[in-house]
Amino acid sequence: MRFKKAKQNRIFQDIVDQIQQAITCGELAPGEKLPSERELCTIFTTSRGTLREAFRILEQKKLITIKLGTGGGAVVREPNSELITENLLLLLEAGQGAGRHLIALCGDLAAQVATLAATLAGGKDVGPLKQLVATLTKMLESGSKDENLLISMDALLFKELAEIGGNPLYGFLLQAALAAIGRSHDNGGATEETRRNRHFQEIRMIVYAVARNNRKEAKLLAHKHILGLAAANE
Amino acid sequence: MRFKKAKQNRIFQDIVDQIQQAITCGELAPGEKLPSERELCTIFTTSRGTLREAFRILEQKKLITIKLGTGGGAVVREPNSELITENLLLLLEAGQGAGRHLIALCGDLAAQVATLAATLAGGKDVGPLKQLVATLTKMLESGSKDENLLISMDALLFKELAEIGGNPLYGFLLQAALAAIGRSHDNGGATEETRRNRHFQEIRMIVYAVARNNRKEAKLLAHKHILGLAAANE
DNA sequence: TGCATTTTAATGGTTTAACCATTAAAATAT
DNA sequence: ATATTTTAATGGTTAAACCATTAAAATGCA
Repeated sequence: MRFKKAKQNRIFQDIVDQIQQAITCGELAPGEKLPSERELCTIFTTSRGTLREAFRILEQKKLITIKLGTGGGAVVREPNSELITENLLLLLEAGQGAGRHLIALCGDLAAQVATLAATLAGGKDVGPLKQLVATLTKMLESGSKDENLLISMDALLFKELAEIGGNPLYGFLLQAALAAIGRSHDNGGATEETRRNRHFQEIRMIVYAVARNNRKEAKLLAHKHILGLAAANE
Repeated sequence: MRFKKAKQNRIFQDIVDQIQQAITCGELAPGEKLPSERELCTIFTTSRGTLREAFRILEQKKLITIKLGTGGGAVVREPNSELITENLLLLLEAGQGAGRHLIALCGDLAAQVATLAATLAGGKDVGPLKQLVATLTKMLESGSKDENLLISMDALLFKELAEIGGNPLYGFLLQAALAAIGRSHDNGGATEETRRNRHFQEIRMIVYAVARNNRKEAKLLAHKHILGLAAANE
C-alpha cells in the first residue's frame, strides 16, 4: 500500500501544509499579513488551539512572524537561512560536531563561493563591490559596539560574493554557518582595533582578487580568512 | 539596555528551551520517553494547550517524535539532518535556488568529503569500506523497489566517507542535500538496470580511490558522480 | 492450558468558552 | 494643536470536556 490515508490524523499539519503551499506558490507574498487567529479558525473550520499549533510550526520553520496587540498577527517572512543556522547549532550542542568542524566547513564554503564569484565577476559587479567596501569602512569607523563585528562584516562580504557567484544556496549556507560561529563562540566583548583592521584588509584583498577574476587567489585568501576567525574567537 | 525581560512573554518558548537544554545536555538521551502531556502540565504548571504548542516546536525541530495511544507520548530522537533537508527544500520551493544549484552544491560537498576521507583513510577504514560495498551489492541484487535507489546508495557512501573524513557536519549537510535532491526530483519509477550498474561502478571507483589515499582522484570522481545524478533525475 | 477475542484504560488530538496582556488607534481633555 | 485617556482588536493562556488510537489486561473458548 503506497497511498496515505485521505484524512490526516492531524488537522494542524493540514493547515501548515496549506499555508506553506500558499507561501511557496507566491499566493502569499513576504510582508503580507494573514487574517487573525479567530478569522482563520472560521476559514479552516477549526479551533484556536489547533490553529495555534499550526502557527507554532510555521513560526519554527521561519515562514512567519507573530506580532502582538491591535493590528498584530502573522506576517509572511522573506526566505532566510535561520533554520539552517539553528540546526547547525543544534548539531554542535548535541556533540555531533565541534567548533573547529564548523570553522573548517565554513572555510571550505567560503573558498568555494569566492572561487565561483571570481569566475563569474564582470564589469557590472564592480559597483556593488565598491559599495561593499564603502559600507564595511563605515562599519569600522563608526566604532560599532557590535560584539560580532568581524562576523557581521564577513556575512556582508559573502552575501555579495554568493550573489555574484550565482548560486544562492551557497549564500544561505554560508550565512547560516557564519551566524552559528558567531553565536557559538560568544566573544566576551569588542575585538581590538588592530585585529579589526587586519580583518578589513583581508576582505579588501579578497574583493580585489574576485574583481580581477583571480580564482586561485580569491579561493586561498577566503579560506585563510575564515580559518583566521578561529584565532580571534576561540 | 542589553538585558531581556526576565519573564518571557511566551510560556511555551520557555518550555521548549528547558526541554531542548535537557536533551543537548544529555540529561534526556535519544530513545528516552518524556512523561505524558498531562503529567508535564503539572510539572511545568501550565495548561495542555500551551504544552502542546511547545511540543509542536520540538517536533518541528526534529528533537522528538510523538506516538499515539496507550504507552505513547514524546520520545527523544537521535541528532539528524532532517531540519537542514527541510530548509533546503523550502529554499528551492521559494525560488531561492534551482535544482541545478542543489546538484552543484551537493557535488562540491561530495568532492570535499571524498578529499577529506582520502586524506585520512587508514588501515582501520578498509573493513567498513568493504562492508559498504557488500551492502550496496546486496541493495542492487535484491531488485529493490526503492524509487530513489541511486540516492540511497550515495547516502550510505557519503555517510561512511564523512565518518572517515572526521567532520560529521559535512556528513549531515550531504545527507540533507541528497535527501533534498531525492525529494525534489521525484523520479516516476525505478531506474534502468544499466544506469544502476554504472552508478555502482562509480561508487566502487570512489571507494578504491579513497582507500588508496588518492585525494585528487577521489575528489574528481565524487564530483562527477553527483553531477551525473542530474542526468538520471531531471 | 493456550490461543483468540473483547474490554479497558491511558494517551494524544480536538473543541469550546472564557479571561489576561499588549498594542495601536480613537476619543477626550488640556 | 498636543497630550492624555479610553477603547477595542489581537495574541497568550487556562480549564474542562470529549473523541480516536493503541497496548495491555481481562475474558471467552477450545
